[in-house]
Amino acid sequence: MTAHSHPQLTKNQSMVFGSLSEAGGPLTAYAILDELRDDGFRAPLQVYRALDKLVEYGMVHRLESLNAFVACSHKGCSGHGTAAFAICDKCGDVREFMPDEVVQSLKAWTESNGFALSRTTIELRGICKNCRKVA
Amino acid sequence: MTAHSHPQLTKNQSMVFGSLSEAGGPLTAYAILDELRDDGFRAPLQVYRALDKLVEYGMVHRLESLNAFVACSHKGCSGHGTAAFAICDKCGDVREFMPDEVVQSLKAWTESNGFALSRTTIELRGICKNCRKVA
DNA sequence: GTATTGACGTAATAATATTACGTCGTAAGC
DNA sequence: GCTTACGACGTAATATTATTACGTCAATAC
Repeated sequence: MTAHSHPQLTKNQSMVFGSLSEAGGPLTAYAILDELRDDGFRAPLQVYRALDKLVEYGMVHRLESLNAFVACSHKGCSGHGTAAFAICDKCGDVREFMPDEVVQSLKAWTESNGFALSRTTIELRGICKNCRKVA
Repeated sequence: MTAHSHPQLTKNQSMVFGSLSEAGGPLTAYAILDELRDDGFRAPLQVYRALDKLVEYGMVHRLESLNAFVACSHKGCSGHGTAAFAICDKCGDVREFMPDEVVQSLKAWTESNGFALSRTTIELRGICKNCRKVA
């Protein structure tokens, strides 16, 4: 497996990823569970296990400030670097972006402070352009 | 109240803030509750209500990736801008810093995308300098 | 063949957070 | 003074999110 291919997903992983992709936005683990009950899912752990793997593969991101998960918005969905999220508190829309400058700055901080970085969370909360117009 | 003074805290707010300050690191709401049982706290809501206010006042930060809270590490504890946190997964130490450059970059993104920013979460997970030495 | 590994199923439970409802004290308006 | 509004509080119940524990099964390594 190269940095830009996916591992073969298991049935459960595929279903969870499918659910998130179709949703086109963030879902909580329990929302996914509800979606997949008809497909035989019975317990939270089935969802959490699949999500763990999908996050590990970079295909799904966890939104810490929502306790929710979202399919990565990039085509290949795999192996790209740190992402940031702008989350609209009105419509719930989540926009993923890749703020290279930001990532570089944070990396500089970690290096000059001897911090071995493993994971970065960047989440912006506010009101999206569209909702501002409507208001 | 000016941008750099605190509001008068209520008894509960003082106790919660005291608990967090004394801890010198992040505590969950329930850990705070346990700390304060001897002082008459009985229910989670007492803690959550105090935390809400303390966060609003800028005296306490919520660490989304830990579901925990930490006293602001700045003296005045009030009214400063966005903070970032480097969280050591080994010793649990949390270091707060103010990455102006990062904040500026993110602000630029929000402005060019019409996003009305209200709250920013920046959390780095990894291993701190000290723990790397020990290992 | 048998030991190891990784995904899975199920149940139980832990940990985190909120809703609902009533009380009390204080300060504002009359 | 009275009373109305408000904000903090107390308590109970419940909702939501996440994990631990334990056993099964299939694929692969030895």
